[in-house]
Amino acid sequence: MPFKIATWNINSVRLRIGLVERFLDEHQPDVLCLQEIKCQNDQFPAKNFKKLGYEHMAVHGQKGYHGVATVSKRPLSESYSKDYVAMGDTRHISTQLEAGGRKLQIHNFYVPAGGDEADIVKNPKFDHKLKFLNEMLELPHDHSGVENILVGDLNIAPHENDVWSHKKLLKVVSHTPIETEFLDRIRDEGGWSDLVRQKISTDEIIYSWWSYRAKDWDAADKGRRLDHIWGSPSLNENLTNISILREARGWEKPSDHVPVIAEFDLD
DNA sequence: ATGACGGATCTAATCCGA
Repeated sequence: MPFKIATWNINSVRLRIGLVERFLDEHQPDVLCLQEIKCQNDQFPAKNFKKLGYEHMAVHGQKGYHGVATVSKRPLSESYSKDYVAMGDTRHISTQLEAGGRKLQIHNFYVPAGGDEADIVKNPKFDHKLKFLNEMLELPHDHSGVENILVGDLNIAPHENDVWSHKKLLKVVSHTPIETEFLDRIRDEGGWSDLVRQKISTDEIIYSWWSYRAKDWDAADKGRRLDHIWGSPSLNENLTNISILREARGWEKPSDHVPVIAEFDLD
């Protein structure tokens, strides 16, 4: 049976609920993982999702900033959040569901951006980011018939072809060697497969984020691949398609991130 | 090197994003 999951940093779910509805209507993922919902749990537009058949949701939000939510057509169970770096902010939610007789644990992450300077002494935000990544090394491995999917805005573009200029971004937070090597470690030591790069070769340049500050984001095309979908290696053979919805960056009042979508054929 | 834009918030000016 087909199973489709999408991740999207929406940059305010209340402001962009219309875009979310359009996306769900046109693409019909089974599960949508949102980051930067920028609202408290009771402000989350649950009715809009229910109306479109997304009756199951796990929301972990706070006032004004951050916040993650996972919405689903299928029942969600065992929802929990881990308070990374004990900051009391809302950057992770984990849910479990069944599809095609498989149990899937879905980790939805919003990794800290890390501020301007790649220096843990001068810049506490960078220190926070590295501590957050350090705790991500402890993510659960496969156990007792549960397969894992990790999605979200990881705020790191790990590969040379995940940024518009490898050279120019080597000192820019999101693409510094300390970050990209850290992300590689989390992926490799955690036994994760980068599902997006399973389908799209590292020879190909791909982005999921373009700054609001460019005059013409499309023409300048100075993007970065900050949004990721990882999975247990056992899911590799079931992965049928990956898409990055570049066109969504051109929608009216867009998020600066676009949806990244993985499709599976689960037995 | 800087600043460009755009969000939320005790709606004005400030903090934040990456």
